[in-house]
Amino acid sequence: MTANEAPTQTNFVKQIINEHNSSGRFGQKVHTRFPPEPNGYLHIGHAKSICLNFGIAEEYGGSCNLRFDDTNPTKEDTEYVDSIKEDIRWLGFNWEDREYYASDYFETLYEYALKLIGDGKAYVCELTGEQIREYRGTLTEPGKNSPHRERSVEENLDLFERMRKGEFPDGSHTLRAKVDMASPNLNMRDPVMYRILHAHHHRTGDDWCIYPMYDWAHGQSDSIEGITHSICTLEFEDHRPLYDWYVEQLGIHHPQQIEFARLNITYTVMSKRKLLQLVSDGIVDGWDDPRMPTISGLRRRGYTPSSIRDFAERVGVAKKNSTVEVAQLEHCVREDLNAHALRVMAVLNPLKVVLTNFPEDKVEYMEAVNNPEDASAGTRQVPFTRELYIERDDFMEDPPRKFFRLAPGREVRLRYGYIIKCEEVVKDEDGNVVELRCTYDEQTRSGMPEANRKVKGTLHWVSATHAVDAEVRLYEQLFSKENPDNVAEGETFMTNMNPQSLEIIRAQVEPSLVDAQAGTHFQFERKGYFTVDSRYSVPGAPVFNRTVTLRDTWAKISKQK
RNA sequence: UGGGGCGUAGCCAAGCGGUAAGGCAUCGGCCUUUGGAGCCGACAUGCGCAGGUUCGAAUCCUGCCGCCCCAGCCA
Repeated sequence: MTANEAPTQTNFVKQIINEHNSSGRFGQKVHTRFPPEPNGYLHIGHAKSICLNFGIAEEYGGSCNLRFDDTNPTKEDTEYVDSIKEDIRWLGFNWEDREYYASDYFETLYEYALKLIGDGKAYVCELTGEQIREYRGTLTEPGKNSPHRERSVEENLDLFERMRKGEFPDGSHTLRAKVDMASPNLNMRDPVMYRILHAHHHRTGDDWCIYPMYDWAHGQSDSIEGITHSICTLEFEDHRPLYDWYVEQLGIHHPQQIEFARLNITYTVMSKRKLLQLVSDGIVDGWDDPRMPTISGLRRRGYTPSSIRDFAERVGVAKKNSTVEVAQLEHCVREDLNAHALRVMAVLNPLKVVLTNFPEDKVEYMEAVNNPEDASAGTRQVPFTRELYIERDDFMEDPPRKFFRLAPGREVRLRYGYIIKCEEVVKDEDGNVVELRCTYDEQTRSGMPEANRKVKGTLHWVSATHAVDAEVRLYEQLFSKENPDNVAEGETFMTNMNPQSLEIIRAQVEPSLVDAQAGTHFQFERKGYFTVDSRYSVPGAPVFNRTVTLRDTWAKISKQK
């Protein structure tokens, strides 16, 4: 972690830990875990949890385990475990040798189940799924006991063993905890501990045909690993009594579960189910499409690990359901990239400028600063010639007030170059501006005394004879509504897709960019931050992804009217 | 009509009985060879509402109101 990140602020999780430390509940020990299910790619919401869990462990001198919660073989895959590990590492966290899997504990869990059965606290139930639901009761009415609830210990042991052996088909039997069918907390109404699933598991293969449910696996896994603080999201609050019940019945180490509010961001969706749908419906390019809020998508988009960590720190941790404005995230990348990205000039929408008084074959090299925020980044030489490209938006034939750029008869500064004046506008038959004929003032080359003359605007440019043609991908929000899930009856979040979320253009970029390496961050001066795409770039033909635009005061002004 | 949570500015979020931190956004101004960055300033007589306790309440008590979660053999 770099030293210049915002100082960490307090939150209710740390307060709870502080209380434990002063009461001595865990003997000053702090041991957390990040427990993803390998059934999808990690997204920025997970990043918040990762930063919280690893961050707290680090802050209190403890450690954080990585544990895959792989108890449902029908949804999980090694592709996901690989991507999850890569993403956590990229974010800058290290679980060292503490890489665990809930499936590592299947045998222990089975023995724990035997103990509960032996203690008369669990039983094999033969109700169908539908019957279980009926017997569970409703929110306002208590449930009723399963007819199999009072089987003998011997019979339960026999049946459970045969479940494991594979004697029964899927769905025919479950092992249930004997808690309280009248509990106002539905999770306590004899929850299912094991279900029969004749499915191939990505790690245990065909060793098992019974798999533990989340509630039965999670707390016990925490306990086995000696976790002190089991941090999860709000929807598990109702599960805490069951979490506590299991470890109490077993008489094993009892971690403290703590719940916090998951992250939501405007103009995006954050559920794995919905992200998976975008991928499988081909709406996006894959889990790592630069428009996705996945860690891999953000990485490809050009976000940096420290900007994401900074974001997680800034949004804080609390129990209030909230939606953070995407502007907050964008601020975090801009701040990081402003300090570190090399400046270059690239013209996204070119308009040719001919300097009529500039010698035909002359090439002047202008010294350009690589990063005004960091002198050690040095300078580079940029070729300047008679024919240049400037941004089409930087010229207006009939400019409004406050437009500081080029217009007929007006002067403007070319960054690191000369002050030029627009003398003539060349149009095609349809009246489109195709070229500007300008003159340059040779006394105003950057560095000369005359260059300090006041001119309203400074434009970026690129030499037409040296420019490299490159693909640039401009991204907008994936959804056009602040809350994509806010839809009319019968519609889904898919109706809120933003059809303009990706625009692919050809740009003219300065020659130094031909060999730019994938993943390198640049600031295209006056336009935004861009990074070299890791999928579509090839040596000599870079493809740039726009990470985020620069703050644009002019856009704000011109939109106001 | 059951249970579990949560309400502090447009968005996050501190605050824990002594008189509303900070960030983002927004709006002014300065500065600037990026309309970037930076700098300065403004931005809750107010903490969901109503009562009460107290010298003093966002913090304690009571009652309301609003929002979120729970009836998977998902996690």
